[in-house]
Amino acid sequence: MPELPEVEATARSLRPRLVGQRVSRVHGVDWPRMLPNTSEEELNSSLSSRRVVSVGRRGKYLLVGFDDDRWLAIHRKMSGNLILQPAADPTEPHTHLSIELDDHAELRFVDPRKFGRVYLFGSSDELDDFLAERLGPDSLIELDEKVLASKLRGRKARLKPLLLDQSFVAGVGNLYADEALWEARLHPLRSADSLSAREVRRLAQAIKHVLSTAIERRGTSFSTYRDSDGLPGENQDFLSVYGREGQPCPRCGTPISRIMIGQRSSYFCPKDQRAPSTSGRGLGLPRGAQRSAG
DNA sequence: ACATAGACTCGGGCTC
DNA sequence: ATTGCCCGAGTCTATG
Repeated sequence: MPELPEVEATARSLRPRLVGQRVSRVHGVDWPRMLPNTSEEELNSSLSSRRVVSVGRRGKYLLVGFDDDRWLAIHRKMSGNLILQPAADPTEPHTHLSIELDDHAELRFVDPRKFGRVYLFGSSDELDDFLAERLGPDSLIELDEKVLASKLRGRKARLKPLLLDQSFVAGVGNLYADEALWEARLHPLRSADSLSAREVRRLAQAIKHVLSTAIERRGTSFSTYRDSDGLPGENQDFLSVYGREGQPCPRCGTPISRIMIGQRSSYFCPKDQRAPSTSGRGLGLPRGAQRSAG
């Protein structure tokens, strides 16, 4: 269930082993719905004998570039893993696509829940159009205090669902949203345009810090996530709030709370992340009528 | 007063 | 049950 750090960790582990390799064949598609804009036949005919020239990432998409400017964009959604192993090794269950390389390694897309998707594009322009209509600024490389402030301005939505909206900022998911809001000491239900300049700066810095630290630990592995070498990450040992309901806040010792926001669990420290006023919005009260709580 | 558009929330669905 | 995300329906708000 990768978010940005898990995709970035996978890209980094794949890059030195994929770049320079030629595709010998594409096979093993057993679930055509995972290829919304292509087919096994088209992948095989267009990628065979093409050389990989880049392995990158944008938001939660892994991007593989080939020497004729064709591109693959792979989204793992909830349960997808990309594993690189010898083509002679047995394929594990739930493998839905295999890309064989001329060094006899094979890149395999393994996805028990079949939510993951693989897209093929004929040029970087097509790829850029696809990404541009889905993704906001990349939360690791394009997000800073100014960008975040302009994105938040005029938005009434609650912070947590906004951070999960990939067209708002790309790459943050449920786990890292909670970790970043905790680090910035902001309640997930705060309305976006209620943040002070100082709070916006804290949030921008917290997002980048949480993501880059997790990348150094090769991502967070709960049950299924593995990098392309089959190794789990280590960040699960360093989480502050996610999945830690009732356990002490690392900063103040207060038990961590869990609430549901938009059908997703949200974990936070009820003392450090102060709840917004409940009278602030949508109840017809005049501005300034909110309880001033310090 | 009323219509409309856009922002926003919620629930279901995908799949095992 | 879950680290994702799409879609449709309904609500709310600002605007003319």
